[in-house]
Amino acid sequence: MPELPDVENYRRLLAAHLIGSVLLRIDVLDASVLRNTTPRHMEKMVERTFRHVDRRGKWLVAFSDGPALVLHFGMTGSLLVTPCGASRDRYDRVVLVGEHEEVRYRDPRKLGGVWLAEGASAVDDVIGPQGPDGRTVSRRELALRLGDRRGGIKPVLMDQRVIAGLGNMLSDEVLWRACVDPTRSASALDDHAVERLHRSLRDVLRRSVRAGRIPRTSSWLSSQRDEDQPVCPRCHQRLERRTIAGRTSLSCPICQR
DNA sequence: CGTGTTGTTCAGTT
DNA sequence: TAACTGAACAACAC
Repeated sequence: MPELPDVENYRRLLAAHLIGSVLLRIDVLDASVLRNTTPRHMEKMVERTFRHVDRRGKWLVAFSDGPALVLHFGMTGSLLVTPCGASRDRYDRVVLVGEHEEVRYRDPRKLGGVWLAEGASAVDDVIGPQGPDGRTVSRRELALRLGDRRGGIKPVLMDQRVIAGLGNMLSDEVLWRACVDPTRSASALDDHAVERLHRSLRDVLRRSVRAGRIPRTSSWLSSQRDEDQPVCPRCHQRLERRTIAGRTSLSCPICQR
């Protein structure tokens, strides 16, 4: 379920387990997740040492003393660390083998992928235009960027060119906490609504990053995501489920007017 | 055999 | 131009 908090967690995983150690081997178990490279080309990473791991929105970039490894997780991708030689999962697609541990890129549905980039501008080319990170964007910049857009606030929040890192669930959570209707026009929000959105964005991301994912505890909208009869954790009225921008949206018709 | 799913991209349309 | 819609990608659960 990779949105910004999950990817930030993967970044920390890589930083803790990969940085400073030499990559002994790369096992490409399914070459179809390689997007701009080949198993053979990936061999360039072997015997390289990772120096730094960067997260840009939902993208992860592992810089080494050679090429950079660029990862995206799609809807079902994940990263995990195991001891070397532990039994493999059928959805492990690429395994980075270090001296003592393996880092596995796992993705059942393969909507994510792995890229190789030589140089900073190659990294930018892979990732494409991205707005400021949702975790650090200032209220002023948020206001400016929302004011520029003509669409509805929810699709705008999910647009990575506007703010990087938010997906469907986080957007719902942020809008619910800020008491903003997802169908309202982004540019029509007044200063007070933008301020609520900004505070909500920061709170939701800070807490989610701390938890490593969006919490599903009872005070979060996401706790109701899979319920047949979802109820607002704040006012206890029935939540509304509808399709916005092609995705299932959950909101409270009472709180988010 | 339908439907739905946390992301992104593209073609076609408004 | 900007923005919207639906389909596609792949795999599985129900």
